[in-house]
Amino acid sequence: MAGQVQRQTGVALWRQIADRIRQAISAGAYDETGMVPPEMTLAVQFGVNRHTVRSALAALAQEGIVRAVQGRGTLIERKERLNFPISKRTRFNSGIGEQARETRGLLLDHGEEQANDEVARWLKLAPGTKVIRLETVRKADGRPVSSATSWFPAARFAGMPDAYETTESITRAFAELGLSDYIRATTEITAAHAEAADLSALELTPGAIVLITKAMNTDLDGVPVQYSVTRFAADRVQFTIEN
Amino acid sequence: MAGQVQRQTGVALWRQIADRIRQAISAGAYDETGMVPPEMTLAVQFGVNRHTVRSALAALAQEGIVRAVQGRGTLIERKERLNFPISKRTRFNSGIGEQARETRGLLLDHGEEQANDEVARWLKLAPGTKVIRLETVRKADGRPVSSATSWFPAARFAGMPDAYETTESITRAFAELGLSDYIRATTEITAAHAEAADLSALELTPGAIVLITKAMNTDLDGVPVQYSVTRFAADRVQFTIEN
DNA sequence: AATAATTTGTACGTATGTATC
DNA sequence: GGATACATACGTACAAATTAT
Repeated sequence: MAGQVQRQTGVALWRQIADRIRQAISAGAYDETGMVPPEMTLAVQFGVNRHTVRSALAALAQEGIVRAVQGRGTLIERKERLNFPISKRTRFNSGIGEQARETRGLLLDHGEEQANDEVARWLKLAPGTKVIRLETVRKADGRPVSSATSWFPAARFAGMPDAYETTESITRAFAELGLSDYIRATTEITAAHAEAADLSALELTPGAIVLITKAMNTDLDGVPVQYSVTRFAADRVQFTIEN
Repeated sequence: MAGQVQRQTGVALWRQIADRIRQAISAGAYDETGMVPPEMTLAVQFGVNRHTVRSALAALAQEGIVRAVQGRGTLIERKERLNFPISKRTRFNSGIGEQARETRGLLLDHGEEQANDEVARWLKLAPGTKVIRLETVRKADGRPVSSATSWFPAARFAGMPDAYETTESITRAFAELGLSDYIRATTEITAAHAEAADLSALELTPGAIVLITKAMNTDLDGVPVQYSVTRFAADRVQFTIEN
């Protein structure tokens, strides 16, 4: 874990250090012992006071990533980074597969509305066409992984909200509505700092990073059936593209 | 640009606001006027004092993204987000294509070394096999877009450093060394906060986000020819996967 | 079993940065 | 610009829990 922390930059040292330790845990740097190095060791390593390291570890403890035990050390509680394959057959549930014991898809909100320019362009509809909007959060083993807003052509998928709520899966909801198969046509990936809405939806701490995908699915004839903007907790996932 | 800023989180308000304005510029939110809204408007929007907005704009001016003119307002100087397609035929230069007037690839450092476990696994070599390492920075219109560390099997591509330095392109360097075509086999994408090395290499400010790809290219027979870890300035690029 | 060493937890004081008014 | 309040970071000291000798 090379590289020093930066002073007087608007980002507190304890937060920079927390981010670095979280990353190191995720990368398996402390797998041998299952614990973080002692506070004094980290303090020397980062060139800061022990209290600054303590602030960083307190933040990680708050996230449930580590647990400090007096006299023993700071144990690593959770260390996950789900791999999310992106391909023609991209599906959330089968993609996560055996990486989590349990996956859930929760419907937070839904509605029927008129497609704005962005949605219309992706779904290849005329602006103003009626679309169904779904707000969902997907969890793996109880931890939120992503929150998504999806749009579907209303004429074809009016029953989407009900179908999703009962099946907790886009794939199965499509099947219920008569679409047995679909294809991931395009995926756009960007990254940004978490916004207020992300913090609660994904149980993040401020300053965290979200990976944002904008994706379009089509049926087997190439007709768009879904456009989604999905926000992932960046320290819990990685994407893999296999060609 | 919805969502309030977060207080007492280890990230200064002025930095959060700078990040949000940078993002908004990148997304084209102020394209109509070519300027950022007045400081008081932004102050009300974010729910902070005008001085705090001024700190944020000063940081953006330092980056060369905006320029404040007394009596007129704060003009937008630069606004780019390069699209980077990822496919079987992923190549940096043709991928950027007409999005930039000029692209360059600079060789910072190189060497011959023994493959560590990670490199060996991706290149499907025995650990310890000799490999060529290249440290490069790629620029579009003078702005650094990505910094990469690449490894090549030394037995096959010993001339890589020289070939890259003269051609400034992996594709053309491969061609010089007798490999006329290659395929992007796998790409892994994650995101993290910029480290000290990123700040200088990519001309970033602390707290910025980097998108990290780990990618493997093969020849037409499926034999690995290159493994690269590339770090992109997240607010200057987006990835697109077309299936 | 007793003691020392290690490691986290708590407390107080000081200086500087951040943000408001 | 100046005054005020709070957050951040450092320094030091000692207490409490666990592990090593």
